[in-house]
Amino acid sequence: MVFVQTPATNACTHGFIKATCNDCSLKNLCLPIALDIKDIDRLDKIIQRSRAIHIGDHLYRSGEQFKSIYAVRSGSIKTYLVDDDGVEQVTGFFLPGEVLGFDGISSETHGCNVVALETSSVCEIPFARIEELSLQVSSLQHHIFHLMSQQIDADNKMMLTLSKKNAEGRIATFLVGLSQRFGRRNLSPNAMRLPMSRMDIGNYLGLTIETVSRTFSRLHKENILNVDGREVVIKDHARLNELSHSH
Amino acid sequence: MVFVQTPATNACTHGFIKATCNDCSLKNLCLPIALDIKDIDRLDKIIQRSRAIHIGDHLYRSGEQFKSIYAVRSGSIKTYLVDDDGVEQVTGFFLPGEVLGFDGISSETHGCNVVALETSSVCEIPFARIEELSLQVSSLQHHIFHLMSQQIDADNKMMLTLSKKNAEGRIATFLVGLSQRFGRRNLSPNAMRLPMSRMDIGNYLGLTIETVSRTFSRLHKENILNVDGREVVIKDHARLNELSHSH
DNA sequence: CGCCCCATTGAGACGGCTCAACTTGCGTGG
DNA sequence: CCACGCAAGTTGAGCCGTCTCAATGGGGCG
Repeated sequence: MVFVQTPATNACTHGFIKATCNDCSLKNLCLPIALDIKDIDRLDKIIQRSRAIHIGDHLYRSGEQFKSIYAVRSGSIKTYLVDDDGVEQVTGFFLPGEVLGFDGISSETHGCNVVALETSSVCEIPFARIEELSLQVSSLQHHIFHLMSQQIDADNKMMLTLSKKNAEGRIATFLVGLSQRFGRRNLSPNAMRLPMSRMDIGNYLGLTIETVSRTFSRLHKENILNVDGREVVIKDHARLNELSHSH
Repeated sequence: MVFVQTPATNACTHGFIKATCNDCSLKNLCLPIALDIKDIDRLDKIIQRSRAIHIGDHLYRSGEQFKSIYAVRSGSIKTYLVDDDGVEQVTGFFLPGEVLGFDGISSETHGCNVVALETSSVCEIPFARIEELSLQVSSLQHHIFHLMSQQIDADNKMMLTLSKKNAEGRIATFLVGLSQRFGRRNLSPNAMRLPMSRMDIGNYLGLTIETVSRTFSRLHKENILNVDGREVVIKDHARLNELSHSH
């Protein structure tokens, strides 16, 4: 998509190129308020633009050594963990501009699996280098804290969704959240193509695919959504918001 | 309980006093591998030993400005968040030696509420000071990352529990986890007094108090537990572990 | 002592799961 | 180019686990 750091035209440096960095999926990582041009340069130097990954490719798996965090540049990514007895739990979906991989710092090995839902590209950021640089650039340190805290907040909200909401509330909450994230990327918050299967949605929300399917159908019938496979159009944001609080 | 930093006999300094620091509830925060005596001293200086708090007292509430993180020294603490429509979700329980408050760094205001389940004491650690010191002490920075990552891992596991397990599996998982945390403090992992009500347990696990109660009764009947109000004795760890994977 | 909160236990209702059949879209190979 | 197989999604019927509602028991505190 937006290539931020080919050696020749290193983005995140100056003028119109900085504007490119602004549009870059990394903006949430490399654009913290106080990171000045020089520091952005230093950050750029430690970021590895990794190869594109294809649907089903794993960025890393549970048990592998923790080395890097990743920023999604294009495509979409799913994280999931596997219980001792093989039960899988999808723990998150990551879209362009979002940063993942903060699990596993504690145990030095990753606690979850990360797989591409479609052809995607990511920036790999070796965590040891981030830590070094964070010692010198306080705003970067703060931003990493910020991102991890965001993850914790999101996880807590997810706990509420799983613990307190019925199927309709979960699906509505899920769609409202996706819509907001699409909006943040300056895409339409109304019409979106879901990058994940019904299976993934159900797994994530603690529902069977049948219930997911039935709920989509009902919301369609009630003229809140248009659903055609993975294409979703939100026709009534207000009612969807209401439903996201049900039960 | 263990007072680590009265000005006169400042713990975490040397010799047998360092052993006190080792037993101190803060050990998980102030005992990272590489934090040498001098640095522990510097950490000690920014820690505020706050007053004791009593059952029902709030450490902070959702919406208040984010200022500090807290280490539990004695007692027990509950965190919960409140939805727009007033639905409460207990998001965690914190026991001596555990650190809380990593929510809300992102928004600068706390996202959840923190309340004492019994008379407790905590160490308050102003986050701005932690950030400053982390810039100078890399092992401290790493440890904060570590703690936050641990929280993320725990939250993800909780998502699996809420999403995939039935009542028995949730209760069993909950008890196994508590048992391990009691064990870590060198308390018996078999006999414990639950610091929280059935209401809190149910809310945390996405169950009604009736279901919690019934499940405890069943586990008692099956000779896996002895339950008498908040007193729980685990009689069959193996079977409890099995059950923690049910559904 | 008596009140109130918490916990326990029972009976019935209901939401989501299970099982099963059918549809649709897509890639593969004849 | 069509036939076929396979994966993903949709829809229906019946079942089961948990919730709801209600009554009762017990322990702590004023």
